[in-house]
Amino acid sequence: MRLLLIHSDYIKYKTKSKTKIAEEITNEKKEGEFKNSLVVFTAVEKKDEKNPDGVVENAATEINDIFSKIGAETVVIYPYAHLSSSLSSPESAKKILHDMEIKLSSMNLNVARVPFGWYKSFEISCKGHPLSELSRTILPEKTEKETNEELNVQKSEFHILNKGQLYNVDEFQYQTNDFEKLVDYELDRTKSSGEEPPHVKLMKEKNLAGYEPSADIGHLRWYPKGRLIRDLLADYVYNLVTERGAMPVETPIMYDLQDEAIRVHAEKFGERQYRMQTKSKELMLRYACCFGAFRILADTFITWKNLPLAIYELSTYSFRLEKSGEVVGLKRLRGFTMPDLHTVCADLEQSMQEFNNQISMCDQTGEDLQLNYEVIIRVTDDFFQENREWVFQAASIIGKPIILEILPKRKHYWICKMDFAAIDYLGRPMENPTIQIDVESAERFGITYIDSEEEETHPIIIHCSPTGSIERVIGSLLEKTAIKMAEKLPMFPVWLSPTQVRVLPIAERHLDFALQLADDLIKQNIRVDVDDRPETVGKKIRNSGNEWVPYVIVVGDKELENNQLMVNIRESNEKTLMNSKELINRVHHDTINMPFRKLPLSLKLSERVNF
RNA sequence: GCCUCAGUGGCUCAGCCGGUAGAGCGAUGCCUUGGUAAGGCAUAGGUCGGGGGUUCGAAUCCCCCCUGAGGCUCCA
Repeated sequence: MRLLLIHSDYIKYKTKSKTKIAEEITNEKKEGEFKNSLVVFTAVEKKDEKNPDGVVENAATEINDIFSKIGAETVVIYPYAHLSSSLSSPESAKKILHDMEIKLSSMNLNVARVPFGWYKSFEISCKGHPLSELSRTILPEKTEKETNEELNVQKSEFHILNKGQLYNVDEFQYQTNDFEKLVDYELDRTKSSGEEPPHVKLMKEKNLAGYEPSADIGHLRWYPKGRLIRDLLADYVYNLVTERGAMPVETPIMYDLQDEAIRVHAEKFGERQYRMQTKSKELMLRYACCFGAFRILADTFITWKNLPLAIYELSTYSFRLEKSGEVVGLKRLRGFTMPDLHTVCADLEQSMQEFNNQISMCDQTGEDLQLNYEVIIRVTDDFFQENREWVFQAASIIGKPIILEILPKRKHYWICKMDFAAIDYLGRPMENPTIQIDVESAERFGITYIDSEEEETHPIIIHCSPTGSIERVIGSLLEKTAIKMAEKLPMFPVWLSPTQVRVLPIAERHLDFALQLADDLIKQNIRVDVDDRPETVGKKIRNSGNEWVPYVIVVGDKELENNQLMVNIRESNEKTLMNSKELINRVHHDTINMPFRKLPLSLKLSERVNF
């Protein structure tokens, strides 16, 4: 429907002659005049016929909105076919215009309607203020907001699930602060304190990452130390999933919206995507690896013997056009890196088994990253009724109380989902790992496998991000240090610390010894550097503290003589005497089974650049 | 996206009822050659986020834009 709205001093019309499609009218409607009126020239279009009630509803809402702003006395609906080149049938148009009149009257507006299907003369005087001339295109679909409101009418139920028992969220005895905070957040009870999350300052201060004003909002630049941590985390997830049988792939970051499945999947995401137009195509930037993974799986010949089958990709990058006011630090970005695992399962039963395995995998990442996750399992009501025992069993793998959300109806593509969240300094969750059972996408993307009956069947697909986005992991680690700052010196886990061991020569004559020691440690796959700057020991100690270096060795005359090293251990804030062998063992013990990369910075601090 | 606040050397910030840009850290140079969280002295470094306006004169007042923070909203 097309509308042209004119706020007029007056409008006068007079019917001249009938057309074939004219409506029957009484004599008094043959002419008319309306003072101070909002004249709504209206053309009803073909596509309005699909949902006449919807278009009437949306048009009335829009007209009422404008009417209330300009202070006119009357709304005059004036049929005006010339606004559109794709008109509806005259019968539909009459009905819709008539319904609009009734709808607007029911909103307590003074409404008049000019007859349909007559040749008319008219005279109008436009007031000429900024809102006096407006045009609108009204679509029959419900607006996104209304759709959301409707869905939200049906509220989820929240329970606490602990040791096979359900508890009321208000009566449960909370043992930990973090868990209570997640419950508060889910129930919309979190009070905001108005502070900046500390990780934003820390990421800049520690030379990990910074904002890039010349890019779009929410795209970061990464300095060498930050890049190193990202790479280590990428290696970590790669090992984690490939050890469990997943096969790494890499897929494009942009997709053609002419592809039906991709378009439908993308439409669901609505406004929040980057789009670009080339000469011949409209492309979107991926917001996850799903597109590429699904296309690969759709083109792969799979049989029941191959299942479950998992492919893995680290999405550097995924793009989401988050609203500008929502983008913050490492927590919410427009360009981010997400490990994305897609597992094809034969049926629901297999997907639930696999889900169990992935719970353990996600739980493991909390341990390896030294992060505390609080957990929520979300299920549709249907799924819960049929798989109650399994849900309780899945919850028990976590080994502590979790939240259970039961959604009355399936809103999205998943029927069961588990989210793991670290709690930040301000008591708000940072969503990290997630697992979802997807029952929709296989069909939409044409993914099939041959089952044991030799039938082509659509599988169930599990989406899983074992750590959540790499940026959020780093953000969570920084938030954790801020929380613990009061009781403990802040630091990263040793395997993620850019410098693991720093050697501080006291005077120039100790430098060769320091370099030799560093070299020995480097050969043992330890990231070492040497603070060779002509500064006092006190200052070098202070600097190494600011850089959160886990082990700092001061070498002077004593060390040159007796081969014993005085090691400052950040973890315990103690000084301990040990030899280099013991130090190497200790670092190896700290980083056991974790990935290693060399330090991509110059060995001597005197040669380093400050970012 | 909306509302509120902010943007001054590489970093943290002062100056802001208009009158020639300041400090600390960092950097550089010299002195100090040292034992566990800032040794001393000196030097360099700023189109005061960008653009426009008011004014004899703008970091300071006004308008627009960009970037950031908080809140609202949102996160498939």
